[in-house]
Amino acid sequence: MPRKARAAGRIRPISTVVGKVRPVKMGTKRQHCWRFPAESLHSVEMSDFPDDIPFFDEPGAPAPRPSGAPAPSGIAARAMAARNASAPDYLKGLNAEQRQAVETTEGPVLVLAGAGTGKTRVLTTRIAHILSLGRAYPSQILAVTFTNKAAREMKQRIGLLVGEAIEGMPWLGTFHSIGVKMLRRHAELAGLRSDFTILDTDDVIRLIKQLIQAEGLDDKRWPPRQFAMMIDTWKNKGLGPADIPEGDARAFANGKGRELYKAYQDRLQTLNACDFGDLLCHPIRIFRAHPDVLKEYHRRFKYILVDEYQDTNTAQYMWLRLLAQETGGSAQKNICCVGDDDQSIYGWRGAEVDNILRFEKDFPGATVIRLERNYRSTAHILGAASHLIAHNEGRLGKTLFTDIADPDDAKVNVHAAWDSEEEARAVGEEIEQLQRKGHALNDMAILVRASFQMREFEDRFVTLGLNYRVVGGPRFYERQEIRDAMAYFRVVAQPADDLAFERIVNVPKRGLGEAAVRQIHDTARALRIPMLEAAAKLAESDELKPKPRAALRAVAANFERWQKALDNTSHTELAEIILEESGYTDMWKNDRSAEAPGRLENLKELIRSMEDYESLRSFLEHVALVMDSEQNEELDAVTIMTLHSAKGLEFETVFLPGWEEGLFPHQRSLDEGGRSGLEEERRLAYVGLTRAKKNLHIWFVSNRRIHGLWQSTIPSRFLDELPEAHVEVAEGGDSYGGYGGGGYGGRQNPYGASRFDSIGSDQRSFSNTYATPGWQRAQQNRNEATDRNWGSRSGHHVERIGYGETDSGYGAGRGSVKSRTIEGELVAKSVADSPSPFKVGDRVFHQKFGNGNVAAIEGNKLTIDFDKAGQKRVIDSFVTAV
DNA sequence: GGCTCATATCGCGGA
DNA sequence: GATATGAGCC
Repeated sequence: MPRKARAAGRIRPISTVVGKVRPVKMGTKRQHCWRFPAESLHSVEMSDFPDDIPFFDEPGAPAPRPSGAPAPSGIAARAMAARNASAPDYLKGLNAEQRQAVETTEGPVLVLAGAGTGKTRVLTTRIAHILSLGRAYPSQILAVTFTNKAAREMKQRIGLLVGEAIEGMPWLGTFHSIGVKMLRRHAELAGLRSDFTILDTDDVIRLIKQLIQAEGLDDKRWPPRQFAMMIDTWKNKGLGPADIPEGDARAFANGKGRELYKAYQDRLQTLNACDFGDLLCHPIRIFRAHPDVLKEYHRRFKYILVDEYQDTNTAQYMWLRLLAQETGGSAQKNICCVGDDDQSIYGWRGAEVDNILRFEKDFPGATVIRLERNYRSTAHILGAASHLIAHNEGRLGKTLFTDIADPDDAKVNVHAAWDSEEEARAVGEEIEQLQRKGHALNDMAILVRASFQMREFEDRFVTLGLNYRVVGGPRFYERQEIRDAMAYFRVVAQPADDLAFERIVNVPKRGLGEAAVRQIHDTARALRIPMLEAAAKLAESDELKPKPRAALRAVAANFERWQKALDNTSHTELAEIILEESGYTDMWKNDRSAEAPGRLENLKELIRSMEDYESLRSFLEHVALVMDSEQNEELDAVTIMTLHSAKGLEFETVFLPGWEEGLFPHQRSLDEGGRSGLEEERRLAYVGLTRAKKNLHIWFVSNRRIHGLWQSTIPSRFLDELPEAHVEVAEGGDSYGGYGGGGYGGRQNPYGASRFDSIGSDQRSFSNTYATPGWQRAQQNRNEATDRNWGSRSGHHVERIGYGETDSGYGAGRGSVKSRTIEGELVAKSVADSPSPFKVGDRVFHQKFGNGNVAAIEGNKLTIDFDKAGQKRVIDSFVTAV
């Protein structure tokens, strides 16, 4: 099964394994979606705001009091009741600090919530508290999070606390989703129409590239990507083209940075589009330029809550300040920010830890509440984490503690391995052992510093037949076929979306190449009309040669028809029609490559996921805003993800591989951020440590391949910052070679023992590998079996790899210790003596070469006459019977 | 003029 | 390891 998955989803093979393909299905609840087109198409006036929708309308739910009306006595009575011994159920079980954070509803509040101290619980209970006291309607609470996942979880948990009535919390969401909602209401004030599209980074880069070329600049010398990053940085600070520092402006495009930025914004406006940064920057500008608009929001939001406040960037901060500022010296705004300065790990993305450190200055009279009682981890883990983070300066200072102390608790384990492959192997073994003891795979996670580390674990787990899920890999919506389909939908929903149009005019191939597209483009620019319109015009003129003209006419006619169908066809049906009639599905059906069926599957899944939305537009909006795709929670699988995406999660057992200088702390952070960069890395380590509830394993290796180059590495300085008392250095024992059991004491010699010395121990561990159940499973599972040629190991580990690795499949491309595919021929000696399961004449399929007939068999090496690729010699485990 | 294949170069973080 | 460019072919 995993092998099939790999074949199907070549883009990021494994993600398919655990149902990455089902992105929008979680829980049974329909995703809450606001309907933007109908109610806000032309609404500029605040009076168009829908009145507060009654919220507790279920029978038996407490009735809200009318907004603005004096508090009826019932509320006071209930509030009193809440303080009584018979406190509401939802307050029970909170500790004193948590309860204070929940009950201090008025005035500015900063909750410093350490890892595992019940932060989400406080936030959700606080909202439930406000609601049940009748202090505000759900629609009067603004609650912002950073991820959709956090928002979803909050909705769900509030729902559990107050009954099922949370559908009515329209202003609970991510910064971006709330920003988009505001912007749709006031789009005209930003020079947009309310049906604007949101461009993702890919679109942005293509657009910038066009602009750079239009300026007559060399896009080699001035990479669009880099400029996109600069714009991002500026927008994180809330800077428009006029506001950027002169130095920044001069640094790009021969000093034309500012002009280019301006041109970019202008182009977005004509495209009726905005990028991610604009979702916050436009509202900020609107609030400043139109105090009446801002005032309306002030009236509306009685309570503001912010999650992960330490991650806010300057733009988000400005946005919040504007919304939370005191109006005319009247009552203090009720803003509650929750965060942990020790978990600020997004500095490189523009986050300002300063925001949280400055809170008391920004909001005078603020109540600061510290949550330090940890409910998650053992004393050993907490001790290790606290000791590590204490090496940072400039913290607000918190010390986590726990009452739970079990003498049986395991200390934090530090392991050494020879190289990353052995690391993966050993982690795999450990996981299997835990599994045998009855631990669920769902309770285990591998948290890596950089995503390239994931691959080795994936490879290993595939071999072992262990289920795993990758979080934060390339996402469903980033796949080529999905983006193509989405581009079709976008053009139908928003005919001015030139970027989408350009993407698909010639997909599938219609004979409209570069020249034709350029002509459409030029016509569009000259007449100041969208490209789709220009295409229709060109199709009726004699400007083009007959062939492209006919093709273009067909395209234009198609889109016209689909647009007409938009109103009277269900959007899922229309989506199917579009993909069918455009020839897009046929394109993949006729594609004989191995990934084509997977892509068709994905397209089907795309349509299926659209069912959860009420309209094509709301679906498009959802897709533009999802950053995290859901996972199939039902499957028992080990989680592999980056430390960044692990924040907020917890696992019984956590593996932290790759604790080596240069990787962790990451060289880049050190180079760019100096001391503060190092501190951010340390916080990242802290985040990693505090994800673990019971077991924590840290790994470092002495050799790692980075950018195709084997490099000797030295253990991370963070290892030395762990307290002896809570740490145990795992003895190498029978396996894991590397430092020969010396643990990280081996760091005295940065190059470790001679690599030749450890070959022996390494091979010992190799033979152990055969004994693992996973290996045996892999043996049974013939297709999984990787060839295991260790023969050429010595002396190879510092050379450059990277020749002939045309196949990303098994065994290939994994460094000198593995076999390599050269010109399609597998140069490997077999270790398996078992007879080949194939016989001469068998019809077989190979991932790369397609179908063919077995011509000869020699051990486990087959000679196959492929239909297309000709005669090749391959290892039998690389082909499947047809 | 458009399409397909093969080679050279860059770069990698993340919602 | 993906992307951009160029050669060769239809």
